[in-house]
Amino acid sequence: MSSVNEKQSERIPAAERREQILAAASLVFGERGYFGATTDQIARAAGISQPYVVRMFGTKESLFVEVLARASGKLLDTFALEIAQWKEQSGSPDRELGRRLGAAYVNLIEDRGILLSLMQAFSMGHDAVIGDRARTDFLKIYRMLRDDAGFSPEEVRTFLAEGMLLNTLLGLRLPEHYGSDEATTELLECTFQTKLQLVLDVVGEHAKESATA
Amino acid sequence: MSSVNEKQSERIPAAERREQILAAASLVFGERGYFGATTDQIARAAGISQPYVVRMFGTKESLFVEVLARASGKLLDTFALEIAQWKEQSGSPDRELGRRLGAAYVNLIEDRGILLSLMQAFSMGHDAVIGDRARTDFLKIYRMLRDDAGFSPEEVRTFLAEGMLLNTLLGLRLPEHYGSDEATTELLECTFQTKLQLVLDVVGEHAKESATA
DNA sequence: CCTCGTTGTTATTGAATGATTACTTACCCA
DNA sequence: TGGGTAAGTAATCATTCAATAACAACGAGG
Repeated sequence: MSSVNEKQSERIPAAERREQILAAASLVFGERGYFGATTDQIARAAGISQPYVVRMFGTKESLFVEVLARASGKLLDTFALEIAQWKEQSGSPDRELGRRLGAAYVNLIEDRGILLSLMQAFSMGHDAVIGDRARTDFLKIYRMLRDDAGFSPEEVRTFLAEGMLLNTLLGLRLPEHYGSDEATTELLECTFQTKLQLVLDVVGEHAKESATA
Repeated sequence: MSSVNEKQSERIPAAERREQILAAASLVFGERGYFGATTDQIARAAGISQPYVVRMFGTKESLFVEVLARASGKLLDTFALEIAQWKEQSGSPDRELGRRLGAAYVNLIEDRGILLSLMQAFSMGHDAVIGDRARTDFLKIYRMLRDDAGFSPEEVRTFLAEGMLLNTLLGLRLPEHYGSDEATTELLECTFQTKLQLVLDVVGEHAKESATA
């Protein structure tokens, strides 16, 4: 059932349990959105009871806020690392960094939930508290690409645009339908290119897990 | 309160009322998503009672399906018209059609709700019935751009990517924060370019309406 | 003028869900 | 070894929400 914690009924220090819940919540929030996800679904995915989820985070809203912070944190860390690596061996041309960051972005789908819960947050601008966090985090990404990676505003825009298309295809669960249709196949190959196999593998694992649920 | 129907208590033919509800539902679903929107909020926005909404569409789900069909239909119609116009005065270069379609896309935010409810649908791939419709409609757009507009797969990908970035910025409600921050301003100007004023005007109207709600 | 279909409402219900309370069970260490 | 604290659950509550039922008013046409 759970993709995070198969063995339950084990007593675990709060800090560790916290991370388990955040990981599970990322998946469930990413899958069904803030309103669509229930604290009970998250609890089951983490292998614990629903009241414990609520007591550890206070409210569903603050749990989502922490999920968002964790997801954008991981994304920013990933980019920062890639930029730092590129800078210290600064022989490569500018265009190379863009491809590196793009590849790093696609790699993030291995930790499923990160990209999808980010995308869910980006559609919650109407919400007073979540919307503020989402805008702030999105702008952090923008500034890192412009100031640290040295992209021009147009380059940042193009990069972000490709990322948002990627998120959309994931949100549509299009990779799960690879091969079922000529247009689907073409679009997926064109968008993911060399990373397509990784995406399909992750989808395949997910399908296996869902089957045992 | 409502932006669709100020005068209520008027008896209206079912077909017309239906369209009012769809327009109101587009706004509310676009604003809060499928799970976050309630049939009561939609009913209020349309100036009628909640049970009438349910009775006219059967279920909330089938209402959303119709909202999605209406939104993607309007988008496809808009593109088809633009392509037809471009073809009959086929003197312009290929690149010009891309800019025309992009402008047409941005113009759609005047009918607020269309782009946002589409985007909400695109994040519901997990849902058996809505996910199927969303994928089908997304692929219809892909095929129209490739087959009717004559784009290469890469051109379609780039075009769709810019559209998804646009949707994301709308979902974040970033235009409502134009000027509040250097990065926000730069990103919005870079993304919307000559269409920025239109976007800000629409946002301004929306703010006025919300204030009287 | 009466009646029947259309347009709509108020009242209500049953299920889902976030949150709270009160209770258990294991582990640590003095 | 025993008590206190950390980890966790079962039971339950209050609310929200989609859906249903029952009813009301309007109007066209015989």
